Amino acid sequence: MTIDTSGRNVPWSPTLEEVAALAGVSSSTASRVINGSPRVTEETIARVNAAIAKVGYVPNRAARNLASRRTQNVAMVIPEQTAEFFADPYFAEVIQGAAMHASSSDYFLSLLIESEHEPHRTRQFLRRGNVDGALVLSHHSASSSYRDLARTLPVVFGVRPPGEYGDAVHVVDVDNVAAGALGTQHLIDRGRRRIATITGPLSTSAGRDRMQGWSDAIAAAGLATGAQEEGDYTPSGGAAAARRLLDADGSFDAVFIASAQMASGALTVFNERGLRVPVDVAVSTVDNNVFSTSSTPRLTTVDVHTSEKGATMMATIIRLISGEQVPAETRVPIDLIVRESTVL
Amino acid sequence: MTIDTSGRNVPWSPTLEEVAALAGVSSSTASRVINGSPRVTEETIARVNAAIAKVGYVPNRAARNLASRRTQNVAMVIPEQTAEFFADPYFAEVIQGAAMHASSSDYFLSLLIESEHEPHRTRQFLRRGNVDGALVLSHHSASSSYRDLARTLPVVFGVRPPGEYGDAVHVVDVDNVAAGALGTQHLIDRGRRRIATITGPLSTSAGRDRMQGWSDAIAAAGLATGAQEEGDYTPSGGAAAARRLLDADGSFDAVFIASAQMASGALTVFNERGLRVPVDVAVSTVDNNVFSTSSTPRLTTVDVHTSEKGATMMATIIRLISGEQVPAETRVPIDLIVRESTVL
DNA sequence: CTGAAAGCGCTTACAG
DNA sequence: CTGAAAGCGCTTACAG
Repeated sequence: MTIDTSGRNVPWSPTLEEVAALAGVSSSTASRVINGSPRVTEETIARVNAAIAKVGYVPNRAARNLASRRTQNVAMVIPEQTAEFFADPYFAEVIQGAAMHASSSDYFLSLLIESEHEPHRTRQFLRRGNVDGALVLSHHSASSSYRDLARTLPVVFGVRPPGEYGDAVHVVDVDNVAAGALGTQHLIDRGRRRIATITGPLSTSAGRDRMQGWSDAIAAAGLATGAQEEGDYTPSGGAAAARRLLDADGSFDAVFIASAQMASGALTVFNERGLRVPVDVAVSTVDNNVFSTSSTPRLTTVDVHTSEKGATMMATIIRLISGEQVPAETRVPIDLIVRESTVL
Repeated sequence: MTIDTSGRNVPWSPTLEEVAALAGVSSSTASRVINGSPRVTEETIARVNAAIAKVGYVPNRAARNLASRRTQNVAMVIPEQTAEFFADPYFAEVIQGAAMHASSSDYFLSLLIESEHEPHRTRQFLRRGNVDGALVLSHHSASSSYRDLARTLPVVFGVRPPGEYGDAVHVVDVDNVAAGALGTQHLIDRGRRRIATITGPLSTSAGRDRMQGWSDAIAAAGLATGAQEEGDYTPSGGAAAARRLLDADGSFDAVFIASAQMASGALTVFNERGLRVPVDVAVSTVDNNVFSTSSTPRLTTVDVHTSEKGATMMATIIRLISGEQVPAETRVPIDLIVRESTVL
């Protein structure tokens, strides 16, 4: 092995000075070219770029960070609700989208797990200049403590934090009311008239908003409000809610289920009880992932473009870090994908 | 907003010099205390630590990195097979484990997505001193190109890369042969005699090893080799393999399925064909995640402690970076979890 | 055990 | 448009 056992990396890399010498300019000028300063001659730019290409120069990140007082680091803050968090492909997709975008930019995306015992430590870490910005992903109100952080550090939320705030908070999210309405309207369009719902946790804004969309669509169609049961975004939670729905009433011909994971659990219950999907009960849901494509039947769903959401969060924080004006709210588009759970 | 629109973070933070002044020592000595140098008086240590606590000092990472020529950054390299990669909770769990460990250490875990078009760019990036080490997660032979990287940068593999190599390659993984044997032996212990298998992709070592374990256990018990079909770790791939298994023969009373995702697809098929699990067919699998706990029936499985694997990878790379001697191979423990798919 | 000094490799006012 | 110079905040031989 040629790994330096002192523990330091010693990758050979030319320095800015060498590049500058080769190009016949000062390192100040070479630096300007690298950082895209406007006031440099075309010719100088060409000479420096040629030198860079020739020696394969790559700037030293630490030196650059120290001099410029930036870190080129963005943290994705993740709550430590271990199991629940990563069992849901939703979060993995957001992270993936953000990581993809980071890889094509000049930024690093670091994963920061927030300890439940010392959440204060995480915020302190963020405030101490370790990162240029933070992406906050949390369904719960813990994120409210990040509103304060947003006053001293660029922060982008993946979920609208609870409470009051002005333009100081930047959010990237889908319109969950619209998502709920879209999934429900499709059931109405397929001729269903008694439409129940299995909601997400009503302690979350996404849970409440999707339910609102369901209820809005039903009201707009002049139908009677259907039954509702609350789930927790897991398959077993969806199964339990489906059982309660059937035990309480059972006179519905369709269900809008607020997540594909819950829908997969509900399908199991409908199957156990001898209900045919979509003949007896049509099912529409939200999330286009393995749970909606691997179920039997496959699920009609509102695609909320989760990976794109992650990419947009990253793009937004970069703009914020650069000092650009960014709208307080960015909407990720939604689409309906029709499959066998509503149409044979 | 008090965000500096120049784009720079200006978090107030005391400097080392201020800490040193407060403690009545030089910044050299303060630095030694912070870095745990052995040759400092107990009393000096106490004074410096008191000063640190008093002003809430946190070292500037960039300065430290520049001076010490380290980055405190570890990259998790992820292949860009987008959908497939993140649909599998396995990967998310590994990442989570690594991120947890990083958060409790002094290191950052960055996610680096390797572009399919320019994999060379990723390796170049890694070689140029942007990180102190890399964690490579790939089921496929693309990882072979990282064997070269491992000669100049500490690298830990989550899967044994193909080909020949000596101690220059560090791997953290479960013993997949043992995992296959454990899952299969349990079926034998439950009195099953005709045991089929649905394997992972045989292009991967994990796929081949788990199959080997299945075959070893059967041979050791003096039973006849059962039928086998290859899957791709997805539910639909598992379902397709189950269909082929039933169509070809169907005379098995148990199946060892190499992943819980595939098992969930297979259960659907058994159900369609009117086979009762575990009465007609007992099923054991690998991975203790939502796919094994949310299925009907719930799945007996070999827990391969995936999150712990991620944490161990991170711990290992840190030791490697520190210049410690680390065994070429670290085994993650496995356990059998018995559920209703093999026992009523 | 401790300090003065040099240096890590860049960026950025300040002049010109 | 370009260069000389200072400085970012640490670490680390080198002396003592």
